[in-house]
Amino acid sequence: MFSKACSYALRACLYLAVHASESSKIGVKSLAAELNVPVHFLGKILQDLARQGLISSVKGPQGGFFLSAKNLDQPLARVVVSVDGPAVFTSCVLGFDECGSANPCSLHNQVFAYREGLKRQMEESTIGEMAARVKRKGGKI
Amino acid sequence: MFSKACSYALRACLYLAVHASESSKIGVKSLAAELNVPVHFLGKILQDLARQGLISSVKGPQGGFFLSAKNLDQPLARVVVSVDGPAVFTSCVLGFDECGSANPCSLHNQVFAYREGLKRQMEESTIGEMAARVKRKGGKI
DNA sequence: AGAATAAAAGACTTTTTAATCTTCTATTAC
DNA sequence: GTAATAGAAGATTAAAAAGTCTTTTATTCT
Repeated sequence: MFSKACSYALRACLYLAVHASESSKIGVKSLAAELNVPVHFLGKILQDLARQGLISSVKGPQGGFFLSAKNLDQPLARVVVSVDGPAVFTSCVLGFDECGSANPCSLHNQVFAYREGLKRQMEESTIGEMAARVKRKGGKI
Repeated sequence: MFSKACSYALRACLYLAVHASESSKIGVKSLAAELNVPVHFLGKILQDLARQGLISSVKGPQGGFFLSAKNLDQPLARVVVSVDGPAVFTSCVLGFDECGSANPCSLHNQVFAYREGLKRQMEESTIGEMAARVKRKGGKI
């Protein structure tokens, strides 16, 4: 479905949204330990996300990662697209470059609705909203 | 979504279902040319499918690949699972090994319905049915 | 039987993704 | 201003997926 990098990115964002704040940042090392993912690989992913403006970071002592109000307001889809590229939600199941309702592949109509539903779902829920839901109802991060 | 091998497998099955028969088999070489995919890679995939009993093959002159009545009656999902493994339709978006309604990840409920819909769709349509639809309504293979 | 055909099988190479390791730079605290 | 901290950046390695190449085996036709 998504690449490992993308899953790690989503988990990191959700974890930061739930557990970090500007006044209580989290470093890669402890974040990687919490999520149980490779430290340096996570580091690279976080740096990409920071460059995209999807998460915030501060260097030096007491530094680390956290999500600003603006970060929290970004849709999950932006994280996914930022890591796996814009094709994740739209690429053809049979691998055709051009596949849409105009010139569909033979499985397009069978698959389209579900893909589109997933896409919209992730475009319409923000990191902050999901984090709030996790706080209320739980769910593994 | 699916691996390239899996897309090639689906396309090969559909193409054979539409254009081949026991009395008019198609060889890897021409099949690869028709689908515009690498010959030897396709060959390996077809051999796997044949071993799984999802397609039929005959060696020697006038030999090649085709789908028996039994082959045509297999669901698309079997091809997908045979190539990409049983986890394709069920693996957790966040990468957790154990993720289900009992012990869900934080995105499980957002994603489950769509994944499940896609899975059922592919479990309920057979190669033969899809091929018949292509013959009636068209669609790229 | 022998030659030609075409799939089966397996070794091998390339590319992509995942993961690691090292060095550099910015920030804070003293 | 110096030392410690922690992210940024880049080079490097490992594993998996994709693709290639060669040899073997089964089948058919003459």
